[in-house]
Amino acid sequence: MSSIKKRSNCPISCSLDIWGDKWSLLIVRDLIQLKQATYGDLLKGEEKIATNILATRLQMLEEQGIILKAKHPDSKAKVLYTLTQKGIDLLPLLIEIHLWTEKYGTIPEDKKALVKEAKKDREAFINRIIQDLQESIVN
Amino acid sequence: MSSIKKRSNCPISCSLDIWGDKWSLLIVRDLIQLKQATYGDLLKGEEKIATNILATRLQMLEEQGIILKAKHPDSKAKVLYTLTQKGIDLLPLLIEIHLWTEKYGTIPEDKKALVKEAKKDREAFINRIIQDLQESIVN
DNA sequence: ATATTTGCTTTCAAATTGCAAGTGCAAGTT
DNA sequence: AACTTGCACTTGCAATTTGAAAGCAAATAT
Repeated sequence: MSSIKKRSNCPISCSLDIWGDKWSLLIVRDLIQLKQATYGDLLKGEEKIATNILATRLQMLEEQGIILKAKHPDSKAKVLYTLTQKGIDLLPLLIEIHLWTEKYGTIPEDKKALVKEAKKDREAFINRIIQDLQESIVN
Repeated sequence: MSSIKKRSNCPISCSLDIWGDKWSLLIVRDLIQLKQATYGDLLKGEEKIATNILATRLQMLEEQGIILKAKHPDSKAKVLYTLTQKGIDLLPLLIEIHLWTEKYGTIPEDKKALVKEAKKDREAFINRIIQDLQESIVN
C-alpha cells in the first residue's frame, strides 16, 4: 500500500526513508526491551504515541520486514509484535545513539549501568542482547 | 527560538527529538564528506532538499551545537558550515547505518570499498576519518 | 446477556513539508 | 553609477503528516 519512495541510493537516505521519523526507532527500542509486545503495551510507552501513528508505523515496520505480527498464545483478541532479525540488527545503532547521548546529553540513572557495560565491551554487550532476543524469536 | 521539547528522558527519544527527521543526518553526512560546505553546496545534494527546510535544519543543527557557521575566506557573501565535535561524533552512527543497509539493502558501488574497510576494522576506520575532520576544524 | 478489553480506523484541527517565487546583500562588469 | 550575477535566505501557499479524541468490530470477562 504505502510503499516507500527512495530519494536516492545513499544508504543513509534509504535508511531514513524507512525509520527516519520521531517514532519508529522508539517502537524498535520497546520491542528490544520487551521482546514482544501487544498494541496496548506499545501505547503505554512513556512518550505517549498516538494510536493512529502507532498503527501506521507498525504497518510500515512490518512491510519493511523489521517487525512481525504473531498470534497471542492466550487470546485471539491480542496480537503479539516481535522483532525480526532485521529489526534486532538495529540494536548497534541504538547503542551508538546511547553513546552519543552519554557524551553530549544526559542518560537517566537507571540506564547508566547498561551504557557503561556497552562502552566497556561493545561487542560482547551487543552479542549478549542479540542472543537473548534471538532465543525469543524461535517460538 | 524553536527550542526543542523533550518527549521523555530516554536517550533514543532525546536524540530523535534533535535529528529524528528525514533530512538532518543527510546534512551531517554531507558535511562529513565535504568537511565544509556552503548553503549552495548543501542544496546540490542528490536528495534535493528544499531551501526552506535546509534553512530551518541548519538553524536547528547550529542551535544544537552540531554544526558551526564560519566566514568564507574568499567572499563575505558566503558562509561556510562545518561540523563541531558533537557533529563529528555522529560518524559512528552513520557507519552503523551503512552496516545495517549493507546487510539488508543495497550499497552503491562507489561506497562498497568504504563499507568493507569499516567492517574490517571499525575502530581504525572511525578514528582515521575523525582525525581527518578534526584537522579541518582547527582553522 | 452485558460490559469491557483489544486492536485498530476515522475524524479533524494544527503543524510540517515541499515547491516556487521573491528579497537583500556583496562582488564583479559595463 | 547602473547592471548583472551569485549567494543565503525568507515568504507564501498548497499538500501532506501529525496528534488528540472518538468510534468500532471482534473477542473475552462477568
